[in-house]
Amino acid sequence: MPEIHSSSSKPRVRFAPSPTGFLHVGSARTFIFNWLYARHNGGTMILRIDDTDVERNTQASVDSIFEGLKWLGLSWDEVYKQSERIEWHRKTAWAIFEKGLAYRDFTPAHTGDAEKSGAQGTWLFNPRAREVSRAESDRRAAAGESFALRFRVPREGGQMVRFTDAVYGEQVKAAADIEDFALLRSDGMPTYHLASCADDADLRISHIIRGQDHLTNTFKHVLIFEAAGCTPPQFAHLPLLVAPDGTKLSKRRHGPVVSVTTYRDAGFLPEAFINFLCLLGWSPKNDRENMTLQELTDAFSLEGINRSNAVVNFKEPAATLEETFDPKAVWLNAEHIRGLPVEELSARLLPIARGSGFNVDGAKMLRVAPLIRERIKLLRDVLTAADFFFVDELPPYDPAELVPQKGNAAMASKVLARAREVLAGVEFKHDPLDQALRAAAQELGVKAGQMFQPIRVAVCGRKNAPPLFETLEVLGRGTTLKRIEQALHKLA
RNA sequence: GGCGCUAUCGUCUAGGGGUUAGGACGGAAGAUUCUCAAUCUUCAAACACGGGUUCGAUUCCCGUUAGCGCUACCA
Repeated sequence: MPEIHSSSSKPRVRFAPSPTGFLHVGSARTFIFNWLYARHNGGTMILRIDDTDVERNTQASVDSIFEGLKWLGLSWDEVYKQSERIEWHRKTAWAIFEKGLAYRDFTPAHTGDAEKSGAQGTWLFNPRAREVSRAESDRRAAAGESFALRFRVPREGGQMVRFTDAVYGEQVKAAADIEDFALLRSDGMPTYHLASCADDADLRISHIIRGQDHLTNTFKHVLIFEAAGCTPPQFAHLPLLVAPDGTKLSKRRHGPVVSVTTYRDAGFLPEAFINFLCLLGWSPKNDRENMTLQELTDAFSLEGINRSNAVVNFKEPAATLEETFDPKAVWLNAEHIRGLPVEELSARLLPIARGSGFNVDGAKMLRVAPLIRERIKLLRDVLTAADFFFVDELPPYDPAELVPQKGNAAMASKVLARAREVLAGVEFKHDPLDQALRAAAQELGVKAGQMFQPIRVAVCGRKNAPPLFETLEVLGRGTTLKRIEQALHKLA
């Protein structure tokens, strides 16, 4: 007899999003933790679309979830859709009913959000519905009366429901405090609780790793597993991700920051984004922060998961793209960018620059990438950090920028005029440029900085730019001379 | 309201009966430098509150407070 949940067997975990919106960062983290657990232990990662709520599910949402997961680049081994497994859910529900552990409730469904306030309107069970005899229940059902199927939660004898959570420890709750929750709706569709448990059992899920918002639901799930004659899987609940104001992240309140695609579009590297999310609610406990996927996989364990909610520290009214995100996420992204080989960075930058209308090819980007690698935090920064490499004509800039520190317009003109002569003859390589320009500065009696600044502004159109000689090398003699000429005109 | 969970610098966190309570981001200052970055150094910054237990609690227990979650024929 093979033991299904023997400790030696490989874990089977699942990520079960419900397609009612885009892929949320919280969901993404849940997916990542499941994935890490599966890969760390050589287990199986299952993707299950929990689409039993026909009212709210949309194909657009399914598409956007796949889009987000695709960007993350983490694979899964099996996929299921709950809407294709409804017969199994019903079968499970009726088996529970046949054991006397569920009953038909003929009370009409609550119309709307009367109980939204939460304060009152709660009921644990309805004795009138619960105590209808089986014979009468069968008769009314046969007569076509509609009903929901409810779980008959044991309320006598002070029975306790318990389970051990890998993160939150021993959990105990009085069965009497659990309401008679629904298994089947009056339209015959399974509820989340039923469908989820029936599938977890059937798919032989060994570990359920999900958000802490399900911690108290787990008591109901334990009841279902037991009623269905199954051993409940292991549970591990994750602390929630919250906004700076402490409230749960939501699209309505917090906008696009909660969508995975926002990070993608802003120029996050998926590996950096994953790294960031892992550090929210989990710690390797050795002060490591900048980690590769492999390092995360090796280090991951359920023991490292925290119990308190983590704040995603973004600014509510963000002035810049960068401010939209948690500073740590941005820093981590910059770290990952710096760690990328130039070829790879270049390949990731190219489509962004081209997509924005710049005329660049791979060869050019390969030369530009090392110059901006330490100066960009988001891939999109290539547009503002390297634009002058890609355009024919520099956008207009203030000629006053050409004036060096402790200098004046006359000095700028003098420097530029001399640079034009020097650069016409020197070889466009770092060392010769360095030597020639420094010699020119000495000749002119100006400091090196006073020599370089006017040239930098002339060729880049701004003061802040990559190192001058490397920049000139990439720009080439033609462009350099042309831009110096234009600068001289501005000064005149 | 009921039930449950949580509480270390602004944020993410390490730690744990006796520590100068550690790291990181962000902030400040400095070094370096052709600007900007990167890099390096330094600084400021925390155990929610009240009771216990104990020779000694930030750590263990209880309570308070606060936050969050669940309390749907949503998931």
